[in-house]
Amino acid sequence: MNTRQHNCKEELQETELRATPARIAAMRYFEQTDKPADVQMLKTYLHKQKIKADSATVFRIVNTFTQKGLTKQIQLNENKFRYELADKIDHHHFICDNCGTIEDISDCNIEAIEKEINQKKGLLIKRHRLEFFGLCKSCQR
Amino acid sequence: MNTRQHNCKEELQETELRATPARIAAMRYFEQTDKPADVQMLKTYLHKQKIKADSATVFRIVNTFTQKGLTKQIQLNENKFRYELADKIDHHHFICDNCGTIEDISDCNIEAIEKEINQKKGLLIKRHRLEFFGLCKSCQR
DNA sequence: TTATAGATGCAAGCGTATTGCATGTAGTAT
DNA sequence: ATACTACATGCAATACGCTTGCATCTATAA
Ligand SMILES: [Mn+2]
Ligand SMILES: [Mn+2]
Ligand SMILES: [Zn+2]
Ligand SMILES: [Zn+2]
Repeated sequence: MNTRQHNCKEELQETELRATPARIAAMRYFEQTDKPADVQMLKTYLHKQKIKADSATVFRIVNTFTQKGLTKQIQLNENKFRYELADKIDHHHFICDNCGTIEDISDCNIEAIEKEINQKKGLLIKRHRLEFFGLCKSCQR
Repeated sequence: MNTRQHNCKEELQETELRATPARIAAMRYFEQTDKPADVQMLKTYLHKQKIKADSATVFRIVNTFTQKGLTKQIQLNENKFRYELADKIDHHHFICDNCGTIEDISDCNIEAIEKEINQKKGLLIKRHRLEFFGLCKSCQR
């Protein structure tokens, strides 16, 4: 058992979730990448790790993780959800129209905008979602 | 034929789309509200207008409208798409966690953020999506 | 009025996501 | 180490959003 896996197991136990092979591997997947994964991607990864999890199980895993606050569910203009670790600092995504690559975007000062909206309209803003679309560096050539 | 309907018909003809009853009524729907509609809502509205359009037809209508630039497709963290008029000035949405009401949000200075991202990361940003979630004025009580 | 490109209805089908139930297993008590 | 039990999983059925093929219908223009 490597360190990373050990960390994953601990993290699961802290949330009162049983550390099953599929869940441990799923956690490891999320910790190894900054690309939000959909259920199919996660299932494929598990399969490569010799863990044959049913799609229903993978859906249950991401729903449970999200409900426990381990991951968060995001939407990138597709008819499916993606998931990524929730413990990252608040950030957004850039998606390339051409190659589909996803890049994290941090340090957007949305709080200022939210404060302004609250003052103008009286809305209590708790969360936001912001995505950018366009061409990545290599696809601009 | 009232003025509004007449406008809708003209708008359709300008885009080389045939002005069928379902399309005219759909245009009228979009012009009468600022709440983004999903296919089911649109279908229900048409039905109330004595126009019984099949779901497939409504899906085709919103796809065609969007393709012709009359409407735009948006996603509000649901596993379905919504549609609204495209000719409004660029704006975003606030969705109440409690009652689901949707409010338009304008005058967000995202361009400044986009310019900063372009300079820092070299990404060419063409569009963005921004939604806020929280509690509307009446649900805060 | 007729001809025809295009729109619709219907049914089949696809992909994502959920759920009920029987079985399997992680965590715990013995 | 063993047995127990609550929880997790596999499997199949199901729901739902959305698309598509094809026959039929119709808005538009000749
Ligand atoms: Mn990310
Ligand atoms: Mn709007
Ligand atoms: Zn690219
Ligand atoms: Zn509300």
